[in-house]
Amino acid sequence: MPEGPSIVILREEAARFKGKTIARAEGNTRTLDLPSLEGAKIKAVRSFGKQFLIALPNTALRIHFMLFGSYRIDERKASAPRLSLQCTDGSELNFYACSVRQIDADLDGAYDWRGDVMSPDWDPALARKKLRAAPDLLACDALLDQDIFAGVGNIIKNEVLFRIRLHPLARIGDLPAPKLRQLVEQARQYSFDFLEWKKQFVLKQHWLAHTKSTCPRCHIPFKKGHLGQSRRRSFYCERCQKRYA
DNA sequence: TGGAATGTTGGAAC
DNA sequence: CGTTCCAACATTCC
Repeated sequence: MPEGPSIVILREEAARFKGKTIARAEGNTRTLDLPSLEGAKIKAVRSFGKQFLIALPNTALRIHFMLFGSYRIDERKASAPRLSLQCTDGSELNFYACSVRQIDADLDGAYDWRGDVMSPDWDPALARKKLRAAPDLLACDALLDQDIFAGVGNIIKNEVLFRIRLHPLARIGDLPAPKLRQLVEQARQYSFDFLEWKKQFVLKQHWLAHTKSTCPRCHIPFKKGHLGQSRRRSFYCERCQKRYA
């Protein structure tokens, strides 16, 4: 659910809610004044990185699914929704176990879409510039940095590092320019591969590194560790993923 | 079945 | 006051 491509799928599934009017807003969210949403017309359904955005006339709703969040469209789960938006035509958007926030209605002022790996506005040169400004950052932390690669999560991190043969503990400042360029290119490319595979329900079978125990190139055991500042799981091959140090 | 995980926030501690 | 660390949140799967 949580990584950028999954949010793009949600955005596509929810696109038909644009123009609908909220008849009733319910849920156990404590960060929203639900009655004030009733009568509002959905102006747009957008996404930024791992965030799902619903633009309303005077405000916008930001849904972040964290680790456990989920959603249902025109269906309900057994558990209580964090937020349920029921439209005048009977269709509904239901969100569970997620973080909900109301934000500035001017989404284009609030977000810089050049930093979203899934966005048509993605700017690889800007990402390279941000990376060059952080030479001490480790590759595993760089990919998870939402200010550089909004939408990239831990699965994409592990797969990109394996794909470009880069060690998770490689220091950004040590990377040769072509490797830095490849890191930025593949952060986006893998995210789109992820999107297609997820749509076809074949994402997991394409994982080469994430949760794997053996390197498919070298056939030696993967190293595992909670690396970098993020302490997120890394699966990597000491033989074919280089550190450049 | 207990523990860990596709993640982020906010407050304590230093 | 800035930085870092850690608990909290809450669901599913192995």
